[in-house]
Amino acid sequence: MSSCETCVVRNRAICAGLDNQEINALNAIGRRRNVSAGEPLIWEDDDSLLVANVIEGVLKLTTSTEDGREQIVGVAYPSDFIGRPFGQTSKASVVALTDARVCVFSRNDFDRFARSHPGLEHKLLERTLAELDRTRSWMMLLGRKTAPEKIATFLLEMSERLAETGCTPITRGPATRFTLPFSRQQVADVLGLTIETVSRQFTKLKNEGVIDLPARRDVEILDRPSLVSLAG
Amino acid sequence: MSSCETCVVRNRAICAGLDNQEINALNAIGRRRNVSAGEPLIWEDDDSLLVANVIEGVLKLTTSTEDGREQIVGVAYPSDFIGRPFGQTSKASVVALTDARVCVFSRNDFDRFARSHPGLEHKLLERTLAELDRTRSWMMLLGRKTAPEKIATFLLEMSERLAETGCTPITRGPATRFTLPFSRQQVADVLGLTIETVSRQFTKLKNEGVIDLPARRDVEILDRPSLVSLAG
DNA sequence: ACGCGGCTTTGATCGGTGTCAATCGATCGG
DNA sequence: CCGATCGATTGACACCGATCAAAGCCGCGT
Repeated sequence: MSSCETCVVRNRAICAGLDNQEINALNAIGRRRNVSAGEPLIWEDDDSLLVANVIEGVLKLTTSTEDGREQIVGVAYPSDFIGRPFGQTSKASVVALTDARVCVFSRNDFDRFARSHPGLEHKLLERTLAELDRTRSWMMLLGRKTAPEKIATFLLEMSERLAETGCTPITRGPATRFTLPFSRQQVADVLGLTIETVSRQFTKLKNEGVIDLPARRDVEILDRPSLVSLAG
Repeated sequence: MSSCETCVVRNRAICAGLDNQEINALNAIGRRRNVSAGEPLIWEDDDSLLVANVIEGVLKLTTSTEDGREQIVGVAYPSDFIGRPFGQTSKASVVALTDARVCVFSRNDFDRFARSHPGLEHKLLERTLAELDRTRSWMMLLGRKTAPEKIATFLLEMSERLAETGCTPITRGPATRFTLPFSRQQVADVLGLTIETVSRQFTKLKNEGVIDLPARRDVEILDRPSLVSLAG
């Protein structure tokens, strides 16, 4: 298998600040890989051997307790980075939620490349800081919000993220209608709830006319202001 | 006020990878500042004007809802970074828990300096990645753990962090006796619980002989294995 | 010593969310 | 078309942790 030219080229975000020579060098160490929905890419506590850049699709980052409780600690969309550069082990499992295409690097190769290309490291730093901000605001949700607030916040977040990452046809502004890349159980794992509570809150919002649920994973936002005020 | 030489010199972590000339240059743009317990350093949603390096003391990073619920989303110990480089606004408030000394940089100065010193940016990246890992494992706690599990995890974390950051006299291995830099309410804000639940769980552990509580904020771990198994 | 105020502990009760179980509904293969 | 299967919904109930309220403890200033 040859190097994956389109991997890098398609992801402008990661390339900004790199010149052509650098892009070619990065190409040389990355390989494209397809991952189908449900397939794992990295296991929790594995030696951190892989780093990857998402080209297409959505993946979940999870941690679990021994007795099987799961928490989704992050969601990776196109152009996001996954894996743990400069670390010994990965603290989270990565599993594809939808069919996905990623550009995979061996961690050693990537680390070496990054250290000698400050432009790439800077980009990576900015992304990591932004991800940390998002993660922290999610802590607020997990620790202090009620189930209705969690659901409303989640729906608003999804309508923004799916639009801006090109996972829905509309690209300007938040989407009003979109397909969730999550099952009900996975929504529960994102919000720290049970599947039953998620289901009840969804149907409650539907009955109140705030949203519509045309299909299992489809959501249409009918009354965004209500949702915003419910989100708290 | 002159530049704060000791700010940088004392923090070996941030200096690794910088040569003397760079350290002097960084000195020139930073100022030492004392913050007393309870005093805020950065306000949530402020324009992100400050970046700082903790020299001594412990600070909390918090986000709040409009109706006053608070969640502590991070804790900064000596040598940790606070503030948001390369970002427009700070998403969290920073308030000192104990009297603290920090080395403050204007964000613009710091950003400019960092961009031209890859060694510093690399260090910052490693720290941010480590912080992201810690934050994610805290999400697991907030979303999926019960009150007893939260308390046990918290006590174990404190015994490790306070030892390794030099906030307790013992420096090798986790501390068995330490002074919390938190009030009961603040412990509740870290764990996503109420003050009453925290108090009840503490006294329960005391009655079971797992810990002792010699003073308001002092904890002695009597039976670490129990605590580990309770943490789940 | 005394009383005051803040933080903490303890008690009684309530409600939200989890748990367990049954039903429903859509998709798929025969 | 029909049953099998998997995910989602709905219902009944229990329990954990929140809420409200009172008392305790400790440090502090007078």
